[in-house]
Amino acid sequence: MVVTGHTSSEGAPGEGAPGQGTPAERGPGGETARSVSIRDVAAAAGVSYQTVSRVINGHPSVKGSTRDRVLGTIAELGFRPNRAARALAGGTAQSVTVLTSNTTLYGYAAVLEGVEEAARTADFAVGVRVVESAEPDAVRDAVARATEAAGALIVLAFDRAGAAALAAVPDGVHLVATVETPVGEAGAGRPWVWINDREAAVTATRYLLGLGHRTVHHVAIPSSAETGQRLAGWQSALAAADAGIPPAIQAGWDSRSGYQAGRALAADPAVTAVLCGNDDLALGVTRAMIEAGRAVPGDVSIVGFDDTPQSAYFVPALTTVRLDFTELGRAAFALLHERISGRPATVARLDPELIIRESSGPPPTGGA
Amino acid sequence: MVVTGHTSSEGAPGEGAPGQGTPAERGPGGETARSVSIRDVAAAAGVSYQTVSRVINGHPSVKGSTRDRVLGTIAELGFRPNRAARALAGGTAQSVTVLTSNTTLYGYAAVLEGVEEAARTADFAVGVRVVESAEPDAVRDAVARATEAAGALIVLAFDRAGAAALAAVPDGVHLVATVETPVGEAGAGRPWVWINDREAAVTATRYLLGLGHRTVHHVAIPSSAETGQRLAGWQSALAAADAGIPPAIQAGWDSRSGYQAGRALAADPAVTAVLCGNDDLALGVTRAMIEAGRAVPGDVSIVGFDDTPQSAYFVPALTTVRLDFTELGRAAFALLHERISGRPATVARLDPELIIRESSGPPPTGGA
DNA sequence: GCGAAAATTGTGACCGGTCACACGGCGCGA
DNA sequence: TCGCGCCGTGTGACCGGTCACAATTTTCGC
Repeated sequence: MVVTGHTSSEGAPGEGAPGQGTPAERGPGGETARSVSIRDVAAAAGVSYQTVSRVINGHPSVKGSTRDRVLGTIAELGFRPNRAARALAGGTAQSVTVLTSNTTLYGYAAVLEGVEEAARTADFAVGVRVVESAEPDAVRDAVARATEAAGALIVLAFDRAGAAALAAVPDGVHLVATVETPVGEAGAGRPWVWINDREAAVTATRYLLGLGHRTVHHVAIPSSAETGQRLAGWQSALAAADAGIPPAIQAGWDSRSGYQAGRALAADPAVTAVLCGNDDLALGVTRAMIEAGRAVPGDVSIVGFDDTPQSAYFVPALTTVRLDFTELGRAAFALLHERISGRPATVARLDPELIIRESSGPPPTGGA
Repeated sequence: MVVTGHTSSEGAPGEGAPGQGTPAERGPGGETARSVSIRDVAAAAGVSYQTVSRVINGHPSVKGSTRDRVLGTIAELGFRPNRAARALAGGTAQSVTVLTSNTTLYGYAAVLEGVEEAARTADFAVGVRVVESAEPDAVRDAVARATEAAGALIVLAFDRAGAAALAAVPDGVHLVATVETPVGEAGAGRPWVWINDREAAVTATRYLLGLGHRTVHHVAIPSSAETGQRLAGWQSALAAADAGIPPAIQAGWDSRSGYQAGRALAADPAVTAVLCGNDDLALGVTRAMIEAGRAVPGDVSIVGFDDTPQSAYFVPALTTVRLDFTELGRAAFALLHERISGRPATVARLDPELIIRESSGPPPTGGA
């Protein structure tokens, strides 16, 4: 029943055992061997190091027989090119690091997944660095580390910490940001990629209004700015429909925070529809409503945001707005790659989509 | 309503604007400046490059006045040390890459979070590389890329792809694995870190049996071996209690897969208790049960695994086994760091904990 | 069979740091 | 006053690749 850190017994098979052909000298104490370099390979294959370099880079002007011989030697010696050396000499690092305030929340994790996937197919290494907070020290440090680690940066600027980090990135660094809204000051003058959260919120709000609800309440996630885009969209849709605009409840990201908001909302019988800033919040709100004896969607309709993989299996299944964060990540990388390599990329367009499931419906007939 | 890749207008503020003091020459076309090196700083501060190196590394034998002058110049020129050069010259890369088959599933994401956190405080850069499958080509490629990118590796070997990757890591690479079970062949002879899933499964199964259930069914997640440790624990607890051992249902990781398994289970009235390989599966199973008209926990008790942040807010709230994956990630890094730096680390011990909530209870009285 | 173009291969310098070692100046005991 | 050790600093080589260019084959037309 424990997490155990355990070093398998010293001298165990496979650990520090002399490799079959690694040439570099080991210290007498059995230290780790120095890794095989192209010069080692060259010597063993009887060619120059440049030829080895050509072979590993697939350069065309190498005779077939030579190539085969070198390739054989490479396999035999277990040669692996050193990325640091390559980056240093070649100038181009072939790596991105993702700068974010979080790696586990659905949206962030999905963007990261998309970036990794795209980066992998482009043969880029990907790094991750989290910015713990929006405090200047934390931000400065994070940006410094991230920029020294890689040639390029993708900053997830959905929240305060991310936006602060984005603003702190020095010029001359290859950079793409994923932002809430392109007009924010943090994103000024820098290439970005986004999902139109605002429009998505408008759509969701209109949908609820169309169902007959007098108004829609909102439980908001933290944002990168004073008012988030989801909140702004909700407000504007309400205004456009001449519906009352109740105060938004500012929450965090997680279900616990949604639950607390939900308890407050459940106490108010006028609440018949709630738009939540994400699906986790929606889960918490739903639970609070049900605990308070208010049926979902019978008494209260609840709509989420993001369409996490779980939300279709909630009870009731959650009506939500699907946002393709993974694709957003891919797009961010594509844009970055384009700026680094000059090769233009096509960035997919994709629309948020309202997924209507069980948690929403018309307001109660006798209700508000 | 679109994801938009957009390069803010050329010549926009902040993009390629001449830095106030970057010395390196720009091409006439306004290309990006070469970055500032220690030699640039040295020249500007009137010292040798070695002195600059000493300053940035906090070497003690530098006169205070010199240090201040150099530090001033560094700030003025916006110098950032180049990690690649440092790794190349110093031998030690100060970076880990996490090799995993997935980055978004709760367990994996949490381990990654823990690794990142620990690595960050140790001033290590962290990379991520996913292994798409257990196929030899994919594995070989992933391992090759991962090892060339960094000096050290943490392999998440919970599943087939991860275990295959672990087995494929060449000797001489700093490595720690997170494994399902330390006796597996993949982990042989390599340092590892683990959570005792087996015991946790025993505990959960015993708990259900103790509630009065005749037996417990199991919906299994994919595993790194023939039979996973969670499954093995479940089996052994059943055997120890002389309960019948129904065939386990092999599922995937996600709620959809749990839902399918749940439908099958719901059709069998003898099923009164289900232990699920993770919380997502449990969510799907629960939904399937409820759809089939079987109350949870009235007719069927459901227990999950992992304690994801959402599971407390499910309806009904999920009984589950809490596993601290984040701590596991921290432990993995600590162990790795110890092996790299020689400095011994203390690895926390922590126990899986059964969290009893609403989804489990005694079997129906009139039932099986 | 010969010269030139094309195909291959090799050489030297360099990327931006670090290491090992050398060097000048100073305080101090003999 | 001299020699020694220490402090602070500078010099040269090197890490493992890449680039630009030179040198060496081949290939081929005539």
